[in-house]
Amino acid sequence: MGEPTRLKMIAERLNLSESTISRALNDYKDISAETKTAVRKMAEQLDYEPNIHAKRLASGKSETVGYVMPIQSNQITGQFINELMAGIAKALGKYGWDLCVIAPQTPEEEIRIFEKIARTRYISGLVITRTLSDDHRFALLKRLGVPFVSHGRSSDSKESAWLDADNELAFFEMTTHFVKLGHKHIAHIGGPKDYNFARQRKNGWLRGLKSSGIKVPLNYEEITELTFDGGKEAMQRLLEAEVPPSAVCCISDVVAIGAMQALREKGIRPGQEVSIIGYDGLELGAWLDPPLTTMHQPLKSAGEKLAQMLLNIVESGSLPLNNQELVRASLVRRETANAPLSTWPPIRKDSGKP
Amino acid sequence: MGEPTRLKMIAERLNLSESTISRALNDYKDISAETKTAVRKMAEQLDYEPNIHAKRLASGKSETVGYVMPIQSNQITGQFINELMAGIAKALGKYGWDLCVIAPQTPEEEIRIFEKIARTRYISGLVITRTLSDDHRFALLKRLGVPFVSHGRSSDSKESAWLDADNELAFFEMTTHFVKLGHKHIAHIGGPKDYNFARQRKNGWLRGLKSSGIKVPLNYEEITELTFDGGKEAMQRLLEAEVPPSAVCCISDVVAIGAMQALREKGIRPGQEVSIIGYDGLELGAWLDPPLTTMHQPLKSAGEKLAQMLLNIVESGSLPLNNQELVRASLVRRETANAPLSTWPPIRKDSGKP
DNA sequence: CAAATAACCGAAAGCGTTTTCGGTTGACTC
DNA sequence: GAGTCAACCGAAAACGCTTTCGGTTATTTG
Repeated sequence: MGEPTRLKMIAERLNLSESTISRALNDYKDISAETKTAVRKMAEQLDYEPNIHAKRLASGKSETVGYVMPIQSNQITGQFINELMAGIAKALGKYGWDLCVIAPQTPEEEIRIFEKIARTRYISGLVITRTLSDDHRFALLKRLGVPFVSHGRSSDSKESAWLDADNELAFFEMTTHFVKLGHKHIAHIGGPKDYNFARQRKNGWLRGLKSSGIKVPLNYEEITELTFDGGKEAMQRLLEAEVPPSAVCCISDVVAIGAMQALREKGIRPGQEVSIIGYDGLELGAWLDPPLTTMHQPLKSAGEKLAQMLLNIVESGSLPLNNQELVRASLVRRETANAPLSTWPPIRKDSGKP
Repeated sequence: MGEPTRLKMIAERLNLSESTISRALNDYKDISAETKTAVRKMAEQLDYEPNIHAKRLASGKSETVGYVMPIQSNQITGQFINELMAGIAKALGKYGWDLCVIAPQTPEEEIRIFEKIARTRYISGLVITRTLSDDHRFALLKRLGVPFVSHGRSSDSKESAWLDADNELAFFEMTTHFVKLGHKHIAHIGGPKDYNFARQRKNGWLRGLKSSGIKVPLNYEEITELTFDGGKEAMQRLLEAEVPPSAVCCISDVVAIGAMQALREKGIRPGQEVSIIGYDGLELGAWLDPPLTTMHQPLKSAGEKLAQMLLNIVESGSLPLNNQELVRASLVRRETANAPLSTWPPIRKDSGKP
């Protein structure tokens, strides 16, 4: 209650000048060890917290990072964003930095906000997510000179800082997992090529097939929107193939859930005739019948890493391209990925050759 | 690019003093209309943005509201939080205010953070969600004198500001919806009494039964954790009732999904033998088979309203208790709530009387 | 032992606003 | 025509910190 502690009070209590207190607390090297400890002790005792506005004004640093919310969070991107934000906020908090939410309503507004940030510098750096394969934000932020880190890569991210799942590896492992279970007819439901991760995941699937010496027909690759309906329709098309697949690598859990629905509607049992693996590790996948096997990447620690990267860049002058990291996703074994049935796919004389 | 515009530059351009510019921009009444327009025009022209740190230091206002993230977002609270935050950020942005994320890791840390906020005042006000029936945060924040608004009520929220769904009404309407469809055996899967909304929803169900002259056995009320498994187990218990229900009002979508699973495992079809309505309006409910009927409340506009309330209180000195609002949830008709079958519940001579 | 060098601290000038307090005009009263 | 009162504006003091620049001691150096 009452007046908060100020630098001045500590100075008076210790018979020192304000500037000495300031430098002591900021660990300047021209302050003796004894006074430093004395100052720190007194500051602790008086519950001192620096006035951030004064601090930021005087130092010219804002100590604030902005998180750009995806413009239309149409997907169940929900939990994803929350955990990431919690991780970022946690890591920043250790350094007294703040995390501010930026919620542009339109792409145009997003650009205006970025320009304003560049002009005013009231945000030290940005975290962006939901990156596209060809994402204009990378070039824009680079041009504006706004420090940023992204969750996810892009065609423009060669020199920028990012943290991303190793999508290629994940889908390689997903595919070889199917192979180990005995599958030979392994399809892929992918996403629009606009999304960088869509391309990477497709490549992982292809490499998995190749390294196992498996060949599949061209129409084993489906491309769809990242929605329930998209997955459902893609699966319907896959089932019309001459030799329908016995295993499907789905680009996301939501798509996988749609695919499962398509199977059920044809009387085909997910995890029996046709095995399915999704991606995202959504909790709700466990609530399905049968529970969806998927791949999961740690999100909260990802947030913390992103924050650390941004701090490196803004504070320590670390180069963005020295802050790039690939994280490995792990398989979450539930019940939709099993060995193939001997009765599926329906055998014909020309099976398996594209 | 280059130096940002300062008050000083505008003053020089117009041959006025800095203080005049400041007051002109802040619409002081001792500035003539002509100079005001001249100043505004020049400010616009020079892309002037006030230095928020200087502004906040000088004015002693921080113009920042904090959003307290739920400590453990164990549920699919995901989309919920995101939309709310986006709404808050949007509304605050109009006034130049910021939204800061506060992510305490433990309840103890939450208290420490609140105390720090009270001490330093670097956060003008807080938004809290996931309120409990008996939530210590209300008393704490009131005692600390930190302005706040909550999404959801509590036993302590008589005099505080809040926005909440009319849970009672929603479950009343849910129940009478079942009645209109012809149901007489309407059960309720509720949540722990710690949650205020759990009590309200239960009361709505009871009122719905009463106003329709329907009596149900005592064991038609189940209490469970707000999880998939909780819903599943509760439904299993309901099915063991002497006369199993033909309709179930579920406290949340997640619980409803668990209940559906319990039905399927017994060979009972959701929406046929037993109708189900959930609550939350989760998108994923539409992906189920059959799609879950539920109730939905607008979230983004809720965020905007919460922000507006906080602004009222902090800026205009509006009393918290004058900022309370109940919003009505609406039914999302999907496929799990239909007329009862004549073959269900299995008729016995002592049916329907508790 | 003078001179150079650390080591340590205080003074003071900012940082860019807001806001109070006078002061200067001109118009208006009686 | 002296006094009153608006209407408008400038001066200047905050707000609480950072950071540079000297200056004073104590310590080392040649």
